[in-house]
Amino acid sequence: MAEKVTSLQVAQLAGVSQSAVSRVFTPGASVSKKTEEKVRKAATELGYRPNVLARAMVSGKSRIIGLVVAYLDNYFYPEALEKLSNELQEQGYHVLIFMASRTAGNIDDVMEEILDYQVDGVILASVPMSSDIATRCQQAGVPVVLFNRSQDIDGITSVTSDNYSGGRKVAEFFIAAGHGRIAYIAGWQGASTQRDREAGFRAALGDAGQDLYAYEIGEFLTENARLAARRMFDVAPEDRPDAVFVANDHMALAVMDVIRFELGMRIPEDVSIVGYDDVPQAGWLAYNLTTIRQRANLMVAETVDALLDHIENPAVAAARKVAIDGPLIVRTSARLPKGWTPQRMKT
Amino acid sequence: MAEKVTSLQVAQLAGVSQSAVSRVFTPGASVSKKTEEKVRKAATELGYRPNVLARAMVSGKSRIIGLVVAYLDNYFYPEALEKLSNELQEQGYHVLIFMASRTAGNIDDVMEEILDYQVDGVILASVPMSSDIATRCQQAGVPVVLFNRSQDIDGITSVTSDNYSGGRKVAEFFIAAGHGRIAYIAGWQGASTQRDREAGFRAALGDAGQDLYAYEIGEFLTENARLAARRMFDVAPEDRPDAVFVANDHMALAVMDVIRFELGMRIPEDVSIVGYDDVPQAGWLAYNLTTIRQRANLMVAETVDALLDHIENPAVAAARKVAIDGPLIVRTSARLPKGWTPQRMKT
DNA sequence: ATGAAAGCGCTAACAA
DNA sequence: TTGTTAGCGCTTTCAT
Repeated sequence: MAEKVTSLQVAQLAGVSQSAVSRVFTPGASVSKKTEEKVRKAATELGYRPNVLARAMVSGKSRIIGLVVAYLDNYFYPEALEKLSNELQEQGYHVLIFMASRTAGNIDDVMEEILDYQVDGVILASVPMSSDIATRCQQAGVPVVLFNRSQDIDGITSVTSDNYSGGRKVAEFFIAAGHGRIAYIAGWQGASTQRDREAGFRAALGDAGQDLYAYEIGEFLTENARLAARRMFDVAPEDRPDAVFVANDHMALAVMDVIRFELGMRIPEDVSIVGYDDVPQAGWLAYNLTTIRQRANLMVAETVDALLDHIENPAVAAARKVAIDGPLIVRTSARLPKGWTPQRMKT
Repeated sequence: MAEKVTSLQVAQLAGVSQSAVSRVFTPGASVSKKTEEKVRKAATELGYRPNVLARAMVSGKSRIIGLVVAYLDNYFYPEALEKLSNELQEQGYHVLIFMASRTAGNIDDVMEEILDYQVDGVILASVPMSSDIATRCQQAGVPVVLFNRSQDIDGITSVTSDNYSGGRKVAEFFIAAGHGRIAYIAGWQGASTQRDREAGFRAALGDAGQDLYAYEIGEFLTENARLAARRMFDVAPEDRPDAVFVANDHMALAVMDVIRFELGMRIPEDVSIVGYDDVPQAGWLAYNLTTIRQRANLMVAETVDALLDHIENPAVAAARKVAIDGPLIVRTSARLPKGWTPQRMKT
């Protein structure tokens, strides 16, 4: 079991000062070719690598990003997490992960723990903003960006899809297809994503002179989505909605199960279903769910870009509110307006 | 933006020495009630929290666990990741995550980076062991445990499900149901999970006097699984397999899509499909996949337990090879043997 | 029980 | 370009 090897040991072996070793491992420091050579040789011989923690202490930069994630069971998040982690790794940062889920206690405690690690920045992915954690970070001087959540408070950077516009698109699509009993199954009311999707949806419905035909709340939880669907369809067959916008795919897939396998209805012949996110499962042929795509790649890129901007230019960097437009991916879970054809399916 | 507050500042405000402050925040140190009170008061007033990194430097314990994960698109992993992270958080550790995916370069580089953070331990989740990373950690004196992978090398702790026994169960189930043309779609050959599942499956088939009727390789990738399925069924209808064991659910679900929607065959009337893992999607009614359950909770508990054991008793702790038996979850994607009934489905 | 002092492994002035 | 020196914020002897 090799013992921990320090820069001092390398220095001694190489016959130089300890700071010379430090310089060799500091990009852009001034070292002569000769010294560099000697040091590198000694370093590899001993298997030396700089201690990131020690470096962090003195430099004040840990190159650690705290990532707080609420749910991993909505399949949008594993995808996003993977991309975030990869992108940050490429930039020389690493991700310290914090689950803000059920088991973990108070989110505020989690935040304190994060800050204890002297993270250079924090990404909050779909974290309920009940108590304003983000503000707490700002106070500590740690840059934050909200991923897939927005906040009315100014001065906080957030990256989302354009949920309002997405909601509108779904309503317009339903109306173009001639639907007349259009319903909505909502996500968790505390989420800006939920509120914006609903607002856009209702607005476009209103523009067409329609009103919401039925409304239930699923809270972004599959089980509650099932219950919501059962309540919504527990009426005489002719009084059932003929089109339902479900606030995310995660719920929409569960709703499709209820409709097809419990109620024995056909999709889209009896009822059209549209979701939101375009998670991989939405493209699975047994569901083939029409949905609004959240462009995860773009969202991640914007998130990382904004965060690094704040880290590197603490004074200058202005808060951004990014909302990325996403296309309606037309599959077969919703009736097509005249003249539309399903887009090529991801195989 | 509150500046960083140090133990020294707290000490001054409280009128005690800096070490007194340290003691207050060190569980089990000897401090008088009075001092503790004064210190805590000053600390909350200033919003002081100990700097974990500084503590790590002097104590040599970072309370960081490096977690290397390969795929997050196999839904077994997000689940496991969430549980691992939660459990470790409860034990006062935090997870530094490393994606060993396609984009990230060499895994060995990733390992070096991990060790640079002076992690107290490492969990390798489904990481290809091509170059023996685990050994590399051992050398550095960092405890490792392999999650959902095993290694023949002694002295390395691993936690898996009992893949061999799982493979056997599937074969026995097919045979009990009277299948006579039994096929297998394999995962990535470098994975011990794949090899063990196949070995158990073949062995039980052999015990019943049968041989594998068809064999293709899907490498644990959905796209390759689809190709494998197409190749496997590209024969005269009467020559097609009547039962297929697919090495994990992730692939099995894709295979079901090919069989039902491309080939127009019925499941389980024309062909039985069984998977492995019991990911959440396997229970979705549009698939309702019969599968071997990996007991994620148990696997995680064992993993954390073993890792902490190694961390806390570096000398004593013996390497463990844990293989957790998992039940066959009988749903409707495979023909039932006489007298069997489907188990209650997770709703 | 408490304070003083040493030092974890490193970077960053400052001299030379 | 290089070495010397002073810390980063904390824990931990060692005295008292």
